[in-house]
Amino acid sequence: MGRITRKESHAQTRERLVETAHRLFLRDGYNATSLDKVAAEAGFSKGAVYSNFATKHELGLAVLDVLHLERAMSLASAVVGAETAEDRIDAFEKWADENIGDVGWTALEVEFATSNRHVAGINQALAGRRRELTAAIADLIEQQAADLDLTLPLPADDAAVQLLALGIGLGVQRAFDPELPVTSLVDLLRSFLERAQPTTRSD
Amino acid sequence: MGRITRKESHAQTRERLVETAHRLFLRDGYNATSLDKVAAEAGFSKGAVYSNFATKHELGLAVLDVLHLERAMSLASAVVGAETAEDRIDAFEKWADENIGDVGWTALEVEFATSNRHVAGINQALAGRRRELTAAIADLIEQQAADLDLTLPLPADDAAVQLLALGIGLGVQRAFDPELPVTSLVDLLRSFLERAQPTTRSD
DNA sequence: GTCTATAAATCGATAGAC
DNA sequence: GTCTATCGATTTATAGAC
Repeated sequence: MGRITRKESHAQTRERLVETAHRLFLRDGYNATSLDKVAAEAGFSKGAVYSNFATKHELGLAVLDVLHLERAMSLASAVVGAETAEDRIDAFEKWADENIGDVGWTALEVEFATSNRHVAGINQALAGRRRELTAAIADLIEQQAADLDLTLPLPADDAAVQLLALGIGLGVQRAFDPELPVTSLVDLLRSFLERAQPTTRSD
Repeated sequence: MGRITRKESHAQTRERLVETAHRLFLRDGYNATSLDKVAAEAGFSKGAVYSNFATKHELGLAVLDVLHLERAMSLASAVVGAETAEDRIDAFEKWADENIGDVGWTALEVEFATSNRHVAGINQALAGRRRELTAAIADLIEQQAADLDLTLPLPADDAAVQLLALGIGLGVQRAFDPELPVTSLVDLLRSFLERAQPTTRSD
């Protein structure tokens, strides 16, 4: 029972490969990182990679899932603990300043998406992840609006699309021009709040 | 005098190579298109390519310049001829609907930028083009605002950054999920107008 | 200035040993 | 399940003929 089964060992190798690919893809890019480098850096050989992933694209998608989870957790933890709307915006500004462009995950996601946009099957996988991400952001927005008793000037879904697209656009441009500030992301959020109406509640 | 000089012939082949690369890059992507294909499709051999461009990146940058020029001209021609603010927004909506994502030049630009974000020298070239593009959009915004006697709720530079980043973000996502609408681009523009103040002029 | 031929290197993926 | 060895295909870039 206490011993490490074959399945557990397999899962450990897989996790370690994903971690290494995650680091190398962020550092050097997806196209510039070969599976040989990933395997060697993780302490395995290329055969171990193909034992866990059918193609390089599969490994790439697994890394994207990790990135999405990281983002969702860091954003959620950044917003909690703030009371007023201004405090939440400040928290969001701090998160955006530390996360958009600097780390480079936006560039990685976009490099993967655009480089493989004509590869069969990849489109659907990316489209599904995009919708999940947009829905999660919309949920967060609705939750925040309800918490602050505010009625937003536009549907939460539309607000989520705008915020995500603006974040992607900024992250992409900051990947090669870090001087571009991320303040416009906060400006957009603030414009939502300025045009929001207070909600009258029955309780 | 009337004959074709060597310099003119050289310029012709260069132009033809850029045109072909422009088409193939848009169709198949930058990384997936080899210089061999470009040369063959243009009716030349690979030697002609390297006689006109030192590296593949140089050809890529030349194509980006064509894309930028196309965008600027099509957007400018779409906005002229409209009188009221609403007409201009309608014209912009029509332009955005036809240009963002469908053609795929956003995906191409972003693929090139992210794939070569760690290549020495490319960053500066891309950063320069980004600033030129942002400045051109800001000029267009200022011109439109002055024409309509409006004072925008934010500096034209900031508005340009927001519009460009939102357009990039939408174009990237539409490259693999065409169901995503581009209406948020018009929504953002409309929100600028709604918060704009009429300008009192002295003449 | 363009073409042909080839160099030189890399990478994704596979086959068989262990 | 992982490793070693290798295939096969492709690529950028170069060298020399014309």
